[in-house]
Amino acid sequence: MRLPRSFYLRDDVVVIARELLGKYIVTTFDDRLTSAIITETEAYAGVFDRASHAFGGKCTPRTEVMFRQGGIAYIYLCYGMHSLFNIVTNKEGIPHAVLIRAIEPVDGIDVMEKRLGRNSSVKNFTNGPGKLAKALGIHYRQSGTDLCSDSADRKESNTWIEERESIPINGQIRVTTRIGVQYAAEDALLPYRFLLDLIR
DNA sequence: CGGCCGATCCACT
DNA sequence: GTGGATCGGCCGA
Repeated sequence: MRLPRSFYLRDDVVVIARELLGKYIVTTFDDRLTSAIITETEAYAGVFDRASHAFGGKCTPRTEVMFRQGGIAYIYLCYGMHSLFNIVTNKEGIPHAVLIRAIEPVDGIDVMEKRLGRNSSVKNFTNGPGKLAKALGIHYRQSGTDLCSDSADRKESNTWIEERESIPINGQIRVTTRIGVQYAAEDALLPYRFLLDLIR
């Protein structure tokens, strides 16, 4: 079941970040379907969050995507070489987003191996936001892609989030501060990072 | 228009 | 544990 727009339009981006754990991210680039369980997320809470690209209402050609209606992808280039995949949430005008930081591959693992140039048996195969985007065939050119359109629309999206059967979980969801946001002063201390331990 | 640097990753030590 | 890769976005002039 592909998640509907209403899932993303809700007000609390922190709740949405937590709820995205255990959901499946699916892409269909290169005529190959790849899917994976989301196991790590971070919430970025818009204009009042010093760690957000939209802090203070900063709206540029890059960050403008975050100000649109929830349920689309905000993807940007980091360190000149990594595409980082975020999901925009909340209503138009409120630039909330959730960064996906780790996934557990499910479908199309051979394609992911080809894209990453390594075997999936290695530890940390798709942890880290840059690697997982590459594994899924995601590129920052695709920023703004809708995650909710389906075959009833003119153009079906090639990236979406869906819910499947319940996942075996190891213990509780872990909550920590976000990675790499020390510049964000007191907001760097917010408990906005969520991690899921899968039983494997 | 120049220059700095980032929500990273990997190889190498 | 560290540094190199590699480049668009953003700011200040």
